[in-house]
Amino acid sequence: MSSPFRFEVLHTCKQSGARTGILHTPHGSVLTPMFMPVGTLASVKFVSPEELKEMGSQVILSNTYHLWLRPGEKIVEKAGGLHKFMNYDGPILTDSGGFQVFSLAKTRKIKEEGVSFKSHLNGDSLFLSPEKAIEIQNALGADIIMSLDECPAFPSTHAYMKDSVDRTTRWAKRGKDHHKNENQMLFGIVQGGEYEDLRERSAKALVDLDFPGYSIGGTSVGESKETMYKMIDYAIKHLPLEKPRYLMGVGTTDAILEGVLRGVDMFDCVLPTRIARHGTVMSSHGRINITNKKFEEDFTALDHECDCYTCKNYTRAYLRHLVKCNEGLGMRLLSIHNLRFLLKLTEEIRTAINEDRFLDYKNELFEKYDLNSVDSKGF
RNA sequence: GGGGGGGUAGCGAAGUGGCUAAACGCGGUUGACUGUAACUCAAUUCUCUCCGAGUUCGGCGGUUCGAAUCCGCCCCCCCCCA
Repeated sequence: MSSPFRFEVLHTCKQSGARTGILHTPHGSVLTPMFMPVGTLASVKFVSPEELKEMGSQVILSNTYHLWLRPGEKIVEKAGGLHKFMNYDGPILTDSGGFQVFSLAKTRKIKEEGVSFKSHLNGDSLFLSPEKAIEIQNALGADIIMSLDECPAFPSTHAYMKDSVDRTTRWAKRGKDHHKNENQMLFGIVQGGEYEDLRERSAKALVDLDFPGYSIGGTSVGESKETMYKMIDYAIKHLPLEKPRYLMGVGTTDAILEGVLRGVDMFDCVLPTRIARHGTVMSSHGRINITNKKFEEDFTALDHECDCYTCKNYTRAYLRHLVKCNEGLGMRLLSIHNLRFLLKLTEEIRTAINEDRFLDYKNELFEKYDLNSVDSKGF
């Protein structure tokens, strides 16, 4: 009996070397490159699973640390697993909680055995080990799960990063040894910061452990775009072509295009949904803040080139009004738009790759959005 | 008619002689947000400007070196009793 998972590279763009692929999971097959909406607490804020499917979303992310604390993985298990719990029958990916090691850094202590945390909810002392992270994810039941890693701050010294990378590798091995459920695909996470030798060291060590897929972590933590692109280059050239690559936490238009060019298959990011709740719209002409006064009497669609539910039915003036009044519907409609914007982007990327014109497509977008003038911020 | 309370920046509301162009909240404007402690956070919000200057705390007039703060008169609002 072979694994329910299989990744195939479908086409490699003759013009750019970027690739399309298909990843088969027990909950369906998904096309890459793809963008995965983030639903940390088993919910993409303000958007239902049905709506996500309808807009072309293929995989939903959720989070081990957060579900561990609330409602607790046992509850999710009793519910029949994450899919049943959240009423979503498509593929789910859970992050290991490694990012929380970074984002909740004030209250953590990293040791060889694992990470001591203080709960951000009530201050409880918690301990997360690589094995525990796997156990929780086994109970949650996502299709794709992550090794517990350390996501070091940027910048970190070479010496610190080397220790960290080696520990993350040891954690990856421990997690892999502990993982018994073959209906879940466990990824290793490449770290190493901006150091080429450490990215290589990390990637090679993880490849030796033979994971079915590889993540690139430690990006979008304050480094420049150029540095991030180098981090991808340093890592990806040591990863096997036949395995999926997942660039964690990256979700601006320009970075997705650059990542795809470098061979990345999967992206996720809270950015589209978070900035939507705060009034920022990703559009075919760049980011706009819908709360700006200039939209007060703008009765046109958010983005004329968008085919999303929001753009088909609502005006900028109305959306501005909703967001300014703190209406949930406003956050919802902008979230739907921003997600569809990135999902549509990845659809177009796949088409362009399959037609061997990804480079042209990418250049057209960069020109259209004038990304060069705003690349410090990204799109 | 009698008694009481009050009028502070767009709104609400502190402040009761100098450290006050005036706390704080709301509203307004702008910005940030990248494996979500995030319906969050930051800046700005009398006028003109580059430091800086000029007008303010119902109105007018006083006291004082100095007043939103003390005194006098006037205007307006609210509550209670007749």
